[in-house]
Amino acid sequence: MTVLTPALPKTGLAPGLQGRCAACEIRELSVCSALSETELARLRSIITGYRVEPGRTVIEEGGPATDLFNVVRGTVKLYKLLPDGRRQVTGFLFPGDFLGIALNDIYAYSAEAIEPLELCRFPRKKLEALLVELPRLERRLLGETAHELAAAQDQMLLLGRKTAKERVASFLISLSRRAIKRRRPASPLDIPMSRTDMADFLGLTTETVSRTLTQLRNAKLIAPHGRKGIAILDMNGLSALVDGDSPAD
Amino acid sequence: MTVLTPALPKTGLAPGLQGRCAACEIRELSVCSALSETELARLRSIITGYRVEPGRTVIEEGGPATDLFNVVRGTVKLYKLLPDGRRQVTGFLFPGDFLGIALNDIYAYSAEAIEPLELCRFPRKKLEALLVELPRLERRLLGETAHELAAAQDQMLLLGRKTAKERVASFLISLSRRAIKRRRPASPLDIPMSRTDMADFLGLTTETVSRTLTQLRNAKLIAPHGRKGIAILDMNGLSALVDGDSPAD
DNA sequence: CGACTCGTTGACTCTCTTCAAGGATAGTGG
DNA sequence: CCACTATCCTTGAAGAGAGTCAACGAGTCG
Repeated sequence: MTVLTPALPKTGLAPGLQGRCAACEIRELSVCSALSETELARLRSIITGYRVEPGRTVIEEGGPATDLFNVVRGTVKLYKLLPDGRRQVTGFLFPGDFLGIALNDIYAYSAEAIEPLELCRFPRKKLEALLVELPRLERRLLGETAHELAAAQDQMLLLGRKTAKERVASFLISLSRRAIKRRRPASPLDIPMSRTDMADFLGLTTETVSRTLTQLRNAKLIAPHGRKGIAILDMNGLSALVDGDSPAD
Repeated sequence: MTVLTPALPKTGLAPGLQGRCAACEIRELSVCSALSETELARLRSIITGYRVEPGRTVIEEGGPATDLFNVVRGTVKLYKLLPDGRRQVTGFLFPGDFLGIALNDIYAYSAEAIEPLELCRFPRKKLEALLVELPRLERRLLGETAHELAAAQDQMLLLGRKTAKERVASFLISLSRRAIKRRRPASPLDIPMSRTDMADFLGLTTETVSRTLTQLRNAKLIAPHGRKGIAILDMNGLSALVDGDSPAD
């Protein structure tokens, strides 16, 4: 289990991002969209760039919550562990998403890079001090947290009451929706995470996820697309599986 | 399915609570604790009291998010439904807890009174206007939301990865912790919710909940206490069943 | 090339659900 | 005060959906 990745270069911002929020690709997706140019300048002053290799830990459950992050590039999985190793992935983060909101001064979950990751890092103390000056940022942070809460509640419904097929279908639809948000095509979906990650997110096993995807493929609802991609052939059919309608085996 | 309980008296604050936040029993538990006397006066000006009978709906999923509430007395269950009626209870609220944080202008879940309920109601528009003047209140709201998010993540771990016995034990321990917070005894627990509510919260069936409680009783970990109460005979034993259950509360 | 990881598939198992019935408690009305 | 009913809780037996265990193919990397 890797600790706060001290081995990684905390060097500086990614090239093309160095102190240039104005040119930031995901700016309008992120908390930064709440700010004017001048406010952004204040925020920029406390930001450092951060890169994390796939498989490395960004933050660790139980560790001191020293920083908050904005995902600029790559994918992150958030998860919690039971002592015996059982894992629950509580979410996946994509560019524009916010990471590190903590209750006390302790992170409540771990975060690990799935793809090569670029982050904007905000030292927590400095950011909190800045919040006093930037009420719009604080409001946006509240909105971001409320959004995560809503997603968590949807996931509770999924984990508590949906069948395996409904879970997998819900997941694909959710990925599709988030792709659209990031101005990516809704259909040839990138699936950056492993079957294990998907299973740990959906409360299933890798075998069940695999079998269920096969079912959906046989039902002509989806099709493999390249190495790690999935094409959605019938979005209506997929949605029907989730809306609690009578399932077509 | 009841709508915003128009039949109920929106008359005024409960006796002994009429415009008297200073004497409010749950003040130090609630968002109000973030405020000084003078700030509280501002807040009080927008509050109206609200009472709801058991079984009646306070807010409804998909309905316009016009108000926020503070629970003064009683118990609330929050839940989401699937079209075919499957239900997931996403949480229970006790005195001091906050209700109604919404993302858009739409409630993301329903809330129903389990016990006779007393609420402080804040019109959303007015409260938002007030937030500008009361940054400490906004901060507290953010904290409250982050707290709910942490609880939701714990619940995801429970729903996705814990066994029936672990779920029930976790639930009892959680109830016990929250009782302590409200300065109530940790052991003879009040269980205001039905088996159905517990089951819908834990992602189980009433039968499984019942059987599991019987197991715990046979193992001398718990004992029935009065009509709807449960005494925890062996907290360590219970905790051992769920070791790795994160505190959160 | 051989070792490794990852994903898929098959056969069997098991936990929890489903279906069914009985018991306890409270509220109602005669 | 006592049926009578309705609701909730408990218990039992049988069944199903997902898990476990195991094997194999495909891609990857040293």
